[in-house]
Amino acid sequence: MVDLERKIAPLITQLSNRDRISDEERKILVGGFHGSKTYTAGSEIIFEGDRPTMSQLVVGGITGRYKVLTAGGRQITAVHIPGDFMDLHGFLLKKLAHGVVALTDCEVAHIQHDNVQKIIDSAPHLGRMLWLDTLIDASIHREWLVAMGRLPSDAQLAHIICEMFLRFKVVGLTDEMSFNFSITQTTLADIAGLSIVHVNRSVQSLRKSDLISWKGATVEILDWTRLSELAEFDPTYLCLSNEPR
Amino acid sequence: MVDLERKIAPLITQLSNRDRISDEERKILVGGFHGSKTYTAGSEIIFEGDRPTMSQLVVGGITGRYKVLTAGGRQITAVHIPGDFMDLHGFLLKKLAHGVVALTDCEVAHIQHDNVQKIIDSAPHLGRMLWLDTLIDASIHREWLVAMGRLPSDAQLAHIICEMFLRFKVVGLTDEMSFNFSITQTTLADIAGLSIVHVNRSVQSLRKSDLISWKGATVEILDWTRLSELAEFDPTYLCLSNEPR
DNA sequence: CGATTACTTGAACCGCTTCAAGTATCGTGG
DNA sequence: CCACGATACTTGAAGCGGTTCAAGTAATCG
Repeated sequence: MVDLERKIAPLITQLSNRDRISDEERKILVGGFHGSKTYTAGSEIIFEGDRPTMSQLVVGGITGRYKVLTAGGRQITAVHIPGDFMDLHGFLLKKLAHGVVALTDCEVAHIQHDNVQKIIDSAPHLGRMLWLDTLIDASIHREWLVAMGRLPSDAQLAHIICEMFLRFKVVGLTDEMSFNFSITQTTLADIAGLSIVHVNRSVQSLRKSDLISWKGATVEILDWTRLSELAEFDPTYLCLSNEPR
Repeated sequence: MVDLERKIAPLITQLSNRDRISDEERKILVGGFHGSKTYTAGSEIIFEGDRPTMSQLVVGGITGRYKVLTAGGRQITAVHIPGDFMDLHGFLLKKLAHGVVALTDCEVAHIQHDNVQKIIDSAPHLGRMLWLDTLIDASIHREWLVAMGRLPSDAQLAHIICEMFLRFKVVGLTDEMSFNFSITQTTLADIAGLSIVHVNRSVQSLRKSDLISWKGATVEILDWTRLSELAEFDPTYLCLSNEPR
């Protein structure tokens, strides 16, 4: 499965960014996966209330964890890019409280929970790295709570852009200071917990301040210093240091 | 250490609520702890940027994970009650992005990271239960994001009350439909990401609707059905089912 | 080229914040 | 046991940030 190995590469890259992953570990991890599937933008990958027997890894495109409310509003609680698990927590939580939707056309690889267990048993350090993966997920949630609760809308969007830039950079999907972030402003509104109209105005405010350019799917950061200051962005929470864990 | 065993009891209760914990496992877990410490309300237990070599468990009182912003605002991202770890994620994240403060007078027990590792090695199922503990923490974050992003303020507060009631109930700290929740409205505002004034008015709105009574430290839920409907509260995310994990 | 989707703009409105004051409540010392 | 200070809670009023409604314009795609 040379093909699958290539698809899993972003995950290996992410883990290698946080601690050394041996060749042996890489082989064990790749061996746990057993196929992939593609989805078109807008399609449901996981439904609220599902009890999956496998976990799914984004290998291309962008997906989002979300919940819909009775009034019709949607809140996205996580954005997954290549190398991110969308439901590794399902391994132990069993029943999922949120759904996952394809925010762009995307491709997803599968790993059975049985295989996750085997990996933990046979390669304890790799098991810890999978735990770490879910801890970073949680760490991002916490930072979103801070940004959502206490930052004005333009700073909140700036925070999202700073974070996504660094996360894309880790998996080698940035080009200088720009990256391909092909989500609509409607989706961005559901991430930020704001209205579409206000997201539009806030993005324009960032543009007018010469902090970013956002044309079509391409986001370019024009002034990282001022953008990250506005967002009060401290990348500690992304856990980007390489050390024994 | 009969005393320490008694103090760890809420943690055992929490875990036992999600899966069977054997006597052997209980002994191993208790044996990992090595002492406790008390804090007065308002004192810092963990500082942002710390690199702890142990994790801390609340055994009495309430603590809160938080971050302070330059404008002076504070956002609380998690509330910990007896039986909750406040920084088990520090075991693998190493550097903590948020501080932890005592929201009431409280007592905390300590477990060295070395001992966490020993527990995982010697009792794999117990190790998974610790992982699960951090996954539930993350699951709560996600639900807070939804409530914060898409619910009006009274419904958001209702959601917090529903959640706290069930979490207190799990560790046996409820009495009929009421529980001791001795936090100030200022703290509640920092949890909800709202202003103190508006929290006050929203609490009064819940009172006027005969959904709750909140006198001093005692919160009583007068109408669970209507309160949980207002909050769109679905307890799935608290992972309260007992099953093999 | 026409239909659909995404983005943009204006204007009225409302939920929440801020400022400012006043009233309970609680702990503590005289 | 009361006086007093501190803290928590409550209320009113003005203002602002963000929403909603309603169009209109620009992309995108068959």
